[in-house]
Amino acid sequence: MPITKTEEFRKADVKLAELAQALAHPARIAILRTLAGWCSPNGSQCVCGDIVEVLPLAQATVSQHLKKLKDVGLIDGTIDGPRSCYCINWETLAKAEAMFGNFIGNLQSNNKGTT
Amino acid sequence: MPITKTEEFRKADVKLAELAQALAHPARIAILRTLAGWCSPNGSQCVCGDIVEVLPLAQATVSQHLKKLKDVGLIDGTIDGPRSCYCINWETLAKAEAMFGNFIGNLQSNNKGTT
DNA sequence: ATATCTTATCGTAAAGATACGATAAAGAGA
DNA sequence: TCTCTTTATCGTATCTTTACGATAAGATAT
Repeated sequence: MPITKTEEFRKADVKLAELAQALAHPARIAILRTLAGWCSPNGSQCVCGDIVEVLPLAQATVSQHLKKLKDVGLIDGTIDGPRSCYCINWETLAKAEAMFGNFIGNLQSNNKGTT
Repeated sequence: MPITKTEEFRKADVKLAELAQALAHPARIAILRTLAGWCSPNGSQCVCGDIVEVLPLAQATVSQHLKKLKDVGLIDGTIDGPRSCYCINWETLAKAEAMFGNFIGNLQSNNKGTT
């Protein structure tokens, strides 16, 4: 028995749901906030294992959360010697904001439009 | 062993994650879209079991999805005789949009602000 | 080469999510 | 009253998520 029937839904709906899923854990929200206050235009290094220190989670768990954010493209990762540095992908983030905003906007205008 | 340590995160982060979780399934996205195009200012009845006909899911499953949306306050339900009618809670939806927008906006301004 | 540090991945355990059939409860209609 | 309709809930199966310890892989330093 199938657990999710994503094939039967609109592509845009699936995409939006995937994005929402990526944000559906406080740790990942916190990771994004941490990265935003860290890796910056001035060239200061992106965080790597420092994220682990900020979160109340084990290193392995944080690594999993980072992977999930990376999989949807919300963050990028680069290797710097023995450590990994992560940065927010501002482009994807802006796209996510637009998607979400458009979705709600359409809900509202569709509603007003009904006769 | 704990599955989620939500107690250890910021309240706002947990709240945003809960909202995202509610949107993290294409069926629930589709439900919101359906409701928006249906229950309207002109007094036309909100949808009830018609949602089941729109979705590729069994009645019991749709009921579960509706419950999840209701639990976070994104929709309201009223009983009309033998059937249940659901409507979007526009207030909560607007709040959700604001929360999400503020979150991303803060990420961006925090980033610019770093020296 | 050896030891050390950092991080991703593996293995595992438990809770949650998703899906459905069956059933119960409650109103409407015969 | 009895039946039919409608929907929520129960029971159940299965996949996913979350979490952690242990380990592997890669770079650096001694």
